[in-house]
Amino acid sequence: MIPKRSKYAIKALTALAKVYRDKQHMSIATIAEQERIPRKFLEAILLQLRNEGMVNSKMGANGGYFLVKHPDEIMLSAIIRSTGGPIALIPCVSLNFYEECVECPHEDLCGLHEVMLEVREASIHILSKTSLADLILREKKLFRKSENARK
Amino acid sequence: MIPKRSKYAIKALTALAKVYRDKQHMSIATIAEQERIPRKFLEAILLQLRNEGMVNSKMGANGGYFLVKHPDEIMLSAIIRSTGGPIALIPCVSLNFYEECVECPHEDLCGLHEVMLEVREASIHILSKTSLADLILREKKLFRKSENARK
DNA sequence: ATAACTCCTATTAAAATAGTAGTATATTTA
DNA sequence: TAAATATACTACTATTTTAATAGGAGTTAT
Repeated sequence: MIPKRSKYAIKALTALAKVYRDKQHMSIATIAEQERIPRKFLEAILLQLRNEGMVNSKMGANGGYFLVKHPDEIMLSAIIRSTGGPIALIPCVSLNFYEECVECPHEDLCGLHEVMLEVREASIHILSKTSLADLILREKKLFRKSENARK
Repeated sequence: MIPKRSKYAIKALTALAKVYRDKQHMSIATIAEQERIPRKFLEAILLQLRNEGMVNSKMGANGGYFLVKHPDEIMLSAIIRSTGGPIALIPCVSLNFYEECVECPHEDLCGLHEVMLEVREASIHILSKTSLADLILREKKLFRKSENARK
């Protein structure tokens, strides 16, 4: 599982993506309320994302956060990584949280290692082809679908 | 990430699978030493797997654990589940650790939910088609490959 | 009988996670 | 320039989970 901070980050950045035009910004408080994320926690998350260069901010009254890149270019895998969420199921196949298996004499000869690599690749494949823009598009489609179903 | 207990369980059951013929058994101490798993920890894990019906045991001197089913029929997904390892990346798409999103008004309209479902399906697809027998086969292939590479 | 096992309950240490508090600093606007 | 509204930053805390250990009771082969 990825930590809540990763999920909150995705939600918050999606909110920013929805107002992305000419670097339009939104305050922490607004995002927190809209996405129902604890305000102070979100503050910490956005600060981190800013230091990673994923977003930028404007201080002072009428300030807030905004995306640096186009929503098309921000992939879920990048957000998860920036917020410390591991995608792999075990450390010996993780790109960002790699740890050697103490009990495994030869990683390259381990069948489990090989399978877990495949799982990681499958997950990363999906997460790194899905952008914030895709998420928004998906939501629109889901909404239309549910509208049609009600008729 | 799945907990270490899940990885240990897979390793231990693979060891049992390797001696699976006519319900051949192995003691905790032997498995622990061979797979380099802390003995007392492994004891707890195997006990749980036994209570889940995944293995059986024989008490007393010359006793030990043995598989109840053929290694072909024991899938990695089942082992991970039995040992409490979540496969999904977020709780709202987890089969065994499902939790509603507090911040999500309608799960069915959530784009992230949809993507994470796809990731879960991709992971489960691999993990539930891979058996202990497959793991052993993979290891044999990897070994042969490395032997050939050395020539 | 005794050595070699599993069974079972309880406990503990460490780490990770989620979230909070409070103050300093920057910016707009009236 | 003062007030209001934001972010920046540091530090802290509570809770939960994980990994692992301790120790004795019960079981069986020899």
